[in-house]
Parts: sequence; structure tokens; C-alpha cells
Amino acid sequence: MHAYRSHTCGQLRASDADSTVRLSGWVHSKRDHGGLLFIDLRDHYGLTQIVFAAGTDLFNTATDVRVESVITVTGKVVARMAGTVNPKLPTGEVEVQAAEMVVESLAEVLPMQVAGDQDFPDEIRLKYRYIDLRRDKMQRNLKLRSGVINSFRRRMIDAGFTEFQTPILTASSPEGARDFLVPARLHPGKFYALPQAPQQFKQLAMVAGLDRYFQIAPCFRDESSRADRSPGEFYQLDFEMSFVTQEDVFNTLEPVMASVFEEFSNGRAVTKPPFPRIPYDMSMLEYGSDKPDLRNPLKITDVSAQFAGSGFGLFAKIVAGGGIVRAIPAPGAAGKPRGFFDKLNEWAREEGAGGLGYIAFDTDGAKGPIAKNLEADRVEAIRTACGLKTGDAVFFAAGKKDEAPKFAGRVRTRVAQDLDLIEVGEFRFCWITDFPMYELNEETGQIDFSHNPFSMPQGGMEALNTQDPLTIKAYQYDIVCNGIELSSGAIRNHKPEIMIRAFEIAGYPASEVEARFGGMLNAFRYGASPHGGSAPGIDRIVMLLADEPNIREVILFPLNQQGEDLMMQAPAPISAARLKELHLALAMPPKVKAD
RNA sequence: GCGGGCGUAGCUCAGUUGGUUAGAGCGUCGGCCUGUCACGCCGAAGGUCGCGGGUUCGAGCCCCGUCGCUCGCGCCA
Repeated sequence: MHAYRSHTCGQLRASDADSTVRLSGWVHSKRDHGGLLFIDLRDHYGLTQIVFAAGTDLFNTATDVRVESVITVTGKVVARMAGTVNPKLPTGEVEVQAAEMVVESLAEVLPMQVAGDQDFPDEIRLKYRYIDLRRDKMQRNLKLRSGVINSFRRRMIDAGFTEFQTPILTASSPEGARDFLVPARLHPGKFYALPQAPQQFKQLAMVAGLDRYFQIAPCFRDESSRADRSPGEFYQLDFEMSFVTQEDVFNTLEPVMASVFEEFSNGRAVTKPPFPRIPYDMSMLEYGSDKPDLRNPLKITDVSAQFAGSGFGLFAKIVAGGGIVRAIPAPGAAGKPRGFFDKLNEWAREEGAGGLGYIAFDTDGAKGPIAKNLEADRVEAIRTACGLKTGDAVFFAAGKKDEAPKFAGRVRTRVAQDLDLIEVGEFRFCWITDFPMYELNEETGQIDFSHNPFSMPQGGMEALNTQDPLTIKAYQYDIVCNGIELSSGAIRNHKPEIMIRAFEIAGYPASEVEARFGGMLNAFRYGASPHGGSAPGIDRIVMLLADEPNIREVILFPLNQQGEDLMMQAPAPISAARLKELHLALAMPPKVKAD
């Protein structure tokens, strides 16, 4: 066995000239000049140019080695001649004159190229992920991911937290998503669930007196993927604290989050703590979303009153029928050509809205179909309510009470994009607070939990017993950055009697609560500290910092959108013998053939 | 489950109003080249235009169906 590298491919500098070195790595690119051959040798640390002189066996061997083969080269480091220095490479002042070469591994013709910046389809990238990962961008993203996790871990420990591991084979948790299940061989007909989050375990850790827990926790949910949501599995910075109020949780996480982002932001501005706290109701009104992108300066106003009983019959009718009208400002848009407004109207129809009305406040008065029919004093009232001046325009999202606010939010995003108002290169954080405890299920007419049933209701038992359930808020909060929800969290309900009452309102009898969550309820009967926490998503944070539009770009070996691993061929059928051992029988849907 | 986009050489893409033998770059193979660094130059191979059906004298292009990938909705408290 020969010796491998004495240096990495990113290491050599002018000061190393005249020393003899040995480098190992991948053939990144070859430039064959007939009598002279250059190879850029690549490893995790960088590129170094190797020179092969003509007329030797070594030269012929090197000529035949395909790109992405792995070689070890021994030779002398020489300073490059004037005019041949490559300023783009840190090692560009030197090159290695090859004297010996060992071919460690020959590469066949590649399904995708590593050098260059050509794009390849995800199917190929995922099937040959080990080649895709050789590319510079992927190496940088994964190093960033490691750095972010390391930084979180250090800062959490510095903040007095201790890291613990919670079980992977566990029982179904109350997160509300579909579980991944694992058959229990020793218990026929029974299944483990993979944790959707370590929710109950971290709460039990608080009851155990561990005071401040955190974990870089793997979580598993059997739900559809999105660009910012990987199918199946993801990682959270899961943490929980005893004897804290909501403000204590905010004050603990904010400096950790802000400093991790500052550490890796590359000069992009980061919101300084304290982050803005926006109550859920206000967020839905002003931003039309519970995860507002604060880089977008536009704010929505409710103008239902201005249209009630007005001359603009369409909106007047909507308001009379219990609907609402929201106004989205479009600063400076009054001068835009008719096509600008038509295009948005067409977009709104594609979005399923009736259309997108507008008023343009031009120098010679209010313009547009709505302004023609709406009384002048009402037009002026809208202008004032929205804080608009001459030259501005305003769009209207009108509809049902539960639909119009969200549509207004999409209009807000779209208008800001079209007017180029979103400040890129910034990280704008906020907390969304005071989520409703319950919501009305439109289909069944019943009252459901709107978020986490284990949150403490604001007002406690008294609120549960005296208030209209739909007006009760929870100590439940989200942290949002640039319109992306990084995490939900809550002050938990640690009182069994309040929990049973809270479930009773949502239609669950005490017996069922005891049956499903008896473990945790019991724990709360033997002395439970009040506690709360949160769990920011690691993948999304790295995605934001890496400025990547898709979460797969920051995951080592991601699944595709269908939840398949094209490289490892998962999921895969299992043998009849294994099925028998697990006491399972398949009942295939008619469309799918068992393969 | 539903909707949008895409599917042409190994890869990225072009392909006119439906009209002769479907093109380019990268990659591959062969040849030339001693200072390149995405080297350059010459040449070659490589195509079931995702699949099936239809319209037409004629389909990569139009229509219907279907499959795959992707983005979104539902779902994800």
C-alpha cells in the first residue's frame, strides 16, 4: 500500500515551491496540449494544477485517465511562470510537476458532469447523489449546514441547555400529521410510530426536572412535500424550558437565532432582537397571512365599511352578505399603463377570485371602474384609511370572511413583486402570537383545536368555562423569517384538569383523553413544572442562509417528491418470509401491482 | 386526491404556419496541438421527438388518453 496525500488540494502556496508533495483527489478537468497535459486535481479543500510533460509512460497514463477518476500524484511544487498564474484559484501561484502517479479508481463515462455549472434534472442528481455532491455548490451548502448546526449547539449549551436523545421507536404523537409506522415483530398486530416531533418526551423531561433541554432532533411525518418541506423526515432544533413565560422563551431564542444568522449571513442584514411580536389577528388583517414576509412593506387595510351600502353594487352586496373588502396599496402605481392592472386582474381570476378591482389616484382624480360608481367621499375615506397619496393606486380583495383576507395576502405579495418592493438580501424576523385555541370546522359545524391541543389557553380554566371558545387565545406562537415559518411553539398546558376541560370543549370525553395521553396526564399528576418551548426547522434555516429555493439543496441524501430514494431504491417490497415474520398480510389497492 | 408547467441525442436546449434527410453546445469516440485553467482546432458516432390512439396527402408541432418529473392546492396543529 502506497502512501496517500502529504497535502490537500487546497493547501499549496508560493512558499511551498521546491518541496516534493503527494496529492490525492479527483480529476476535475484535463487540458491536453499534445506535448503537455494539465490536470486540475480536486478534493474537498480545493483545486491544484498538476503538469505532465510529454514523452513518458506517465504522460500516456494520465492522458487516458477519465475525468472524475481518483489518482495520487507525487511531484515537485514549482512557482508558476509569470503570466500563467491563475488568480481565481487560491493555489493558483503554484503547480505540481508530476513524477509519479497511482490510479486509485477509474471513472466510467459519467451520467452528469461535475465541472462547470450546467443544470441536471433532479432524477439524475438524486440517483447519482454522490456525484452531484462533488459539485462546489453542494459542498458549500453542506458545510454551511454543518456550521449552522454546530453554532446552534454551542449557543444553546452556552445558554444553559443540555442535549438529550429521545426515542425513535415510539408511540403515535399528537402532532396531527400521518405517522410512519414500524411493525413490532414481538407484538403481533402492534406498531411503533416514528416521532413527528419529540413533543411528549421533552415535556416529560421538564417534569423530570431537567430544566432546559435541547436536541437536533430528527422528525418524521408522512405528508406531501413542498419546495420548502422535504417528504418524510427533517430536523428541528427542539428545545423546552421550565418555569418560563412566553416572553422568557422569546428572550432566550432571539439572541441565539439572531447570532446564528449573523454568523452565516455573509453581510446580509438580520433583525436585531427583540423581534416584532404580531398578534395572529393583526397579522391576518395587515399581511393576509400568519407567516408574513416583512421584507414586503405593504400593509392591508379593511375597507368593508366604506363599501357597505355604497354605489359600487358588487362590493356592497358582498358586505351585505357578511363578506368583507380588503385594500392593498400599490404605491406609485397610478401611472402604470392599463395593461398592468389588466394583467393583475387576469392573475386574480386564475387564482380563483372574481377579479381584482382597483382605484388609481391620478393627478386629475380617482380613476378606474370602481371610482366611477363609488361616492367621492367614500373614495376619499379609502384613500385616507390606506395612507395613499396622488400617484398611488389601491387594489381590493373582496369575498367571504374566511377567504378574502388570505386572498388579500396573495395580492400583497404579488403587487410587491410586480412593483419590485421586496428588499432582497435581508433576514426579517417576527413572532406571530396569540393564535386562537379553537376554530369552527365548516363542514361539521363542530369546534376543533386550531393548533396544538397541548398549549395553555390564555385565561386558563376560567376562560374555558366562561368564554365563547372561538374567542379564546392560546399561548401559542410561531417564529417567521422572510415569510417562511421556521417553527411553532407554545407555553404548554401542564394542568390535567385544564387539559381534560380543553379536550371536552373540542368534543373528546375525559375517558378518551386518559386513554390516548394517559402517560403524559399521569406525569402531570406527580408534580409538573410549568414549561414551554419551540422547535425551529434546521433545513429551512439552512435553506434561507444558502439562498436556495428548494430544501433538497441543503440535504445530503434527500427523497424525491414522491418520497422515494432513487439511489438506495427505497421504499422497496419485502419478501414473503419477512412479512410472515412480522405477522403482516398485504391488501394492495387495485391499481398497483405488487412487484 | 386536484390544478399549473415541463417531457426532442447521455445532459442543457433550439426546432418557423403542420411540409425534404430533426439541429446547436456540453459529454463520448478518433486525430492534431508545449502554457492551458470551462484550453483550442479537425472529424465521427449518437434520436421510438415520454408512451398509446386520433385528425391529415403529410404530425416533434393539432386533438384525446396515459405515464414520468416538477411547482402549487388539499394535507402538514
